[in-house]
Amino acid sequence: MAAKRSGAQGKRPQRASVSLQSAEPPLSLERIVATAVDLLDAQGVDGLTMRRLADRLGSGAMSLYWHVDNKEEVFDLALDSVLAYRGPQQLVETQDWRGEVVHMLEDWRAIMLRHPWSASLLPRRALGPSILGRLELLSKTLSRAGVADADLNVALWSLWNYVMGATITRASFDVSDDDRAAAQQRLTRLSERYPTIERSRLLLDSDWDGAFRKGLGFLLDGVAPKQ
Amino acid sequence: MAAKRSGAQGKRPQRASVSLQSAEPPLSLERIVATAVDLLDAQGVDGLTMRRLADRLGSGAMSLYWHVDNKEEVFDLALDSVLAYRGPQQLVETQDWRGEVVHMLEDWRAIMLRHPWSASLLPRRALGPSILGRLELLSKTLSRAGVADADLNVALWSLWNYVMGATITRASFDVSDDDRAAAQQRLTRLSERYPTIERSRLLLDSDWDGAFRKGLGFLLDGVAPKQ
DNA sequence: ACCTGAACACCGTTCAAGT
DNA sequence: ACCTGAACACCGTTCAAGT
Repeated sequence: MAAKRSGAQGKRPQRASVSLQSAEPPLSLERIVATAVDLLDAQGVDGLTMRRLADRLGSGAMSLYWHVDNKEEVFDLALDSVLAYRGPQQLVETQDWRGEVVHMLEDWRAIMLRHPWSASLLPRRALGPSILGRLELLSKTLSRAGVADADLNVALWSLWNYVMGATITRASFDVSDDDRAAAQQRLTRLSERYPTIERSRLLLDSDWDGAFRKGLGFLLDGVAPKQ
Repeated sequence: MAAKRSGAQGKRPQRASVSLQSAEPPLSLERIVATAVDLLDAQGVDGLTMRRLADRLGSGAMSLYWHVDNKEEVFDLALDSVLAYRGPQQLVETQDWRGEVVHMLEDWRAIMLRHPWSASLLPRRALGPSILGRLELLSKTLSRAGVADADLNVALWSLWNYVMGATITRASFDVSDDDRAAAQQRLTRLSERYPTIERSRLLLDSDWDGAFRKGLGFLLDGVAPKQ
């Protein structure tokens, strides 16, 4: 009936038998968050359920609520844990601000694509420390590159918008690869109505990485301080 | 207990009494979709429930399933109905391709902001006729402006990404206006960690429309055919 | 301090049945 | 052809209770 779980144990974790090697470590915020990320990676946003999460942790469903206020908080914490920036925290003194910015944004995008649920979650929720850290670093880099204070927010939001849009789109298209082919088929059938995008095979053109870099380049041309 | 419904009738629509003026028109796809849009506008994505939708339509919950396969289809139809393009379908012959593109994209964005649930829904679902029509028109305009076929997809996806990112972000920030102020407050308290974005008051800078237009300008500079 | 089960008020959807 | 209620297998969360 339910989707079969190919994994280890059955429905009821065998906690009654004490001394076997199944002794689960005690619940903790860290374990909860880490397991939530695993579950999200495996099952997507809709797959994360308080009951399922508790199951994976070998605990009762309600035990979670001692560590966490509600499901929203689980999402916030999982998101922030995934977005943590593992690059150099202070800036290396470099002349190549463009290279740095591209690197930061590609890293950000790559991480979100590795956890395809994360991108679409990010805009709806409060900005956690991880993402604020990334924005701060980006902002500092642009500022040092000579972008005027008055232009900083426009630059930052433009880049943010572009990265988020690209990543959300890419992540969803990834999920529905067949759908995409089917859509292009349907499109071909309707080629009198949509001749231009049919001809360019818009829905099948899959050099996402190249397109991302190129569009980002355009944006950086505009953002660059005019000397 | 439940959120109070300030509207007209109570829980059970009075369909037993026949000849009163409450005679609901029969169910139809159009009525279902239109009511779904209303409900989404009023309550957001999570507010759309098959049961609530049926309630608004004065029908039993299961009646919907004769007209519609499942809830997903309701989302698809509501989205496509909202995104319908009401501008001139064939191109006016004009020299000002930039103006046309800006107009199309601002119209697209404005419509999504008028239905704040729509933007975040769009990337996940199959592209319906409305959005394909918009892409076709945009593509045709760029093509006529002289963008080479080989560059068309990159241009289209760059613009798409930017518009989607900007609109999704804007729509979510709109919802949580207080949260945003709270976030900026929290940020001020942490100003040693995030000095740059604190100083620029990134989270409070609300000239969204101006920022959108400016970033779009950057992108169009890059997309423009080099003569 | 930490964990639990029963219970409540919801969901989407199947199915067999009504007109 | 169109609509319905009962029922199933789920949800998130409250609460009173256990250790």
